[in-house]
Amino acid sequence: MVQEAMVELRSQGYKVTRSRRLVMEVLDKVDKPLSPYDIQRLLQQQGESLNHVTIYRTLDLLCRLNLAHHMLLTGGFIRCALSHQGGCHRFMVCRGCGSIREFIDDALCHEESGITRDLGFHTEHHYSESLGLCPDCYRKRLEKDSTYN
Amino acid sequence: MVQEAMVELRSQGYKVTRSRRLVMEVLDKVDKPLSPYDIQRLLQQQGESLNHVTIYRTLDLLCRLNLAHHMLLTGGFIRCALSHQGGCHRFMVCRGCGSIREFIDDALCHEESGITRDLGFHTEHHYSESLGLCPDCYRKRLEKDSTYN
DNA sequence: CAACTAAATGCAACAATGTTGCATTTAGTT
DNA sequence: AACTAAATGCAACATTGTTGCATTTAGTTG
Ligand SMILES: [Mn+2]
Ligand SMILES: [Mn+2]
Ligand SMILES: [Zn+2]
Ligand SMILES: [Zn+2]
Repeated sequence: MVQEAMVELRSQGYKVTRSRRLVMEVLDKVDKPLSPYDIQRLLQQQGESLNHVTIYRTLDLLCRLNLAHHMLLTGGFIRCALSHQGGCHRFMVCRGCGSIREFIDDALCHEESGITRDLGFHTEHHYSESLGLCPDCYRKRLEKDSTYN
Repeated sequence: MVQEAMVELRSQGYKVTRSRRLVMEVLDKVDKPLSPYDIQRLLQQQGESLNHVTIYRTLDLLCRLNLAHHMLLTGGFIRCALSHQGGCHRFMVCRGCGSIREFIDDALCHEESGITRDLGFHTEHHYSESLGLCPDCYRKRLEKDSTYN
């Protein structure tokens, strides 16, 4: 919810402003990675105008507070879905609908750290994106395939 | 080696050109992620001039052939170090010196796929970057720390 | 509630990065 | 040496990202 993010902002000493609420609302609603200019365009369409500089600065802040994430394979920003303890970020990215789901798995981090340690590397945290199909898109794909069989 | 990459180019029906050799040479030499314009600047410094459009097109091609990779946390391009069977890409990124080392681990992929499958997701391949310290930087860090103790 | 102030925003100007169409050049072939 | 598809360069353009500074505003204080 946007509400909780605003509480987090305030508790960290940042002001709750129109810009910050609007950006969070768009990210919440869309649930796909959005670039700063994407966000500006979407807001425009709903009659709200925000300077792109403000959007950049807002996204910077949201990411610093782990209220949003910068997706790397796809390049946009999404709403953070988990409460963050460690610094490891893992995502499933659906190549069908573009939706993204965040997850955490300590055992996996542990295994990955072990592998890199064996190669002499001292890992502090991980970033990973798994590319594939979400349940919906997988089902649709199966249906479509069976149509032609 | 650049030589092998050129052989690969030719065997795939692409021409071996000055641009392609130069871009590969820079990537080989530097071993850190370089942006297209980084590459242009480095070449400039050694008296070689390449149009930035050509560099973009060259990097596109090298990536399509898995002769280079586009790094996501850091944003630049690096030389591919492994022969690619599957589509999974994993890297260790040193936050000390910026160097990058590529690795592959089937067991890890298997585990990660299992975790996402339990969440209803059908994973096709993975991309991950482990952030930490390479052996050299880790050693240096230890030495520096002991200086002040 | 009115005054106050540090923080946030907007604006303008700029810098960097990335894309497209088309004329020219060139690698590899005949 | 001639040929040709592929690659390059160039120009023009589009998009994305950054900085300094004047103005506005959220949250606080009296
Ligand atoms: Mn998160
Ligand atoms: Mn590789
Ligand atoms: Zn989907
Ligand atoms: Zn290092």
